[in-house]
Amino acid sequence: MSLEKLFANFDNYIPLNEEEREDLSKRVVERKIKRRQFILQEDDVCKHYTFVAEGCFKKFQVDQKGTEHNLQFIAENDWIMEIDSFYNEKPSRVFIEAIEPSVIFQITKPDLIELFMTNPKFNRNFRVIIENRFVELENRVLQAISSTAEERYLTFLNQYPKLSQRLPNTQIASYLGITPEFLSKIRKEISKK
Amino acid sequence: MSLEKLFANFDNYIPLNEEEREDLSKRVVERKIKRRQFILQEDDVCKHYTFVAEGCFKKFQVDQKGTEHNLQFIAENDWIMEIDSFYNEKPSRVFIEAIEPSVIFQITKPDLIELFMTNPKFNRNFRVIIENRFVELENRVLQAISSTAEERYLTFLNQYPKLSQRLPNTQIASYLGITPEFLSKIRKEISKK
DNA sequence: AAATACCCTTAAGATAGATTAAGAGTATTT
DNA sequence: AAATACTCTTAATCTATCTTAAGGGTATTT
Repeated sequence: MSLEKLFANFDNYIPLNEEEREDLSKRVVERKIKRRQFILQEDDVCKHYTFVAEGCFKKFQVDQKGTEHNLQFIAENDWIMEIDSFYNEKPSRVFIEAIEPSVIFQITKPDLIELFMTNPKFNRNFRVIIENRFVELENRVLQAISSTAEERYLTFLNQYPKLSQRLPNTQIASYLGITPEFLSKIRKEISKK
Repeated sequence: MSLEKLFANFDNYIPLNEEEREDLSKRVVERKIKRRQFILQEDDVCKHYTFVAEGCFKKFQVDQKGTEHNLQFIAENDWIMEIDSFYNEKPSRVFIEAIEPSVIFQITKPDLIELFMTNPKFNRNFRVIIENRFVELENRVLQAISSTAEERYLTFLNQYPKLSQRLPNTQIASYLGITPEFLSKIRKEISKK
């Protein structure tokens, strides 16, 4: 069952005991999400911390010209949050949309705070979740300021081998900050070698 | 006195009462840092969370060619950490170096954990510190994948008006991910308008 | 099964940004 | 005060990446 995936995810950090699993399961809501369905839209306040049990989402921002820019892909066994909006109740600047049919577990802010209060282990676990994403983001900034598009693409393939097979190249190009045409050219170059 | 700046920094989050200030002051160490002095070098483990009371630092990574890439500037009233290295005791991939003579306060991991344990307010405050940096990082990734160098430069000027006057353009160029020559060209374009 | 939307590739021409080199102007060090 | 090391700028040339346009291939929807 999907809840098991949520529990198992914490085994990567500090595993939960039976009681803690109970606490958590009482506070999360399972949802099935269709392809192309949004779980967060621009200007809405992000009300949930979300765990992806199955499927895949993209988090993106839309510029003045209407072009989408993918900030992140989130597949099964990973967490999505729009931190600024969630904690500070600001309108979100991003959209979060399902790329595949998905199953998620969501927890609201009051419930999360409750967990933090009653048990420091949750505090610690959720801190580690943020830290991991933090490290990922710093790596991305470094790549952005120091590498060519080809290097960034190879890093992406290396870092997300499964994801890169599930995603259309248009989406990957948006994530890398290049046009699909240029990604196509890069792929051709690589295949020559 | 400099310690006051540290206390005042928490007023931006959840202010500390007298007792908490005591707790904190017993666990931080004040250091004076000279220009060009490093407080973290590549391959060392980051042992401290650092608050900058005066001065300015740069956090950068060096690539295979020996080129420096600035990930972040940290000036007075801000926090520096190399999260992955600090929490997971991994060797750091970055250097942190003073650009100006500086005064800092440092806290070790055991002391920080102690604070987290004894008082949830610290937990909360340090989580917010990370969140703020997190938002900054996401904005930078977005800019990197969606904006031209000129747009990124204008955003930088706008976001860090004081910093941009204290830093040499070579350092700003490294932060933006462009060459100093190209930054010079951009500045010329802007001044024409 | 046809229609529609989406996706991938190619190529020509345009623009953003890098590289190299050189010179003048400021700080810093001796 | 001279010497040295940075910093900023300019310009020419080169390379990375974008834009536009077009065609063929796959999914999805009707």
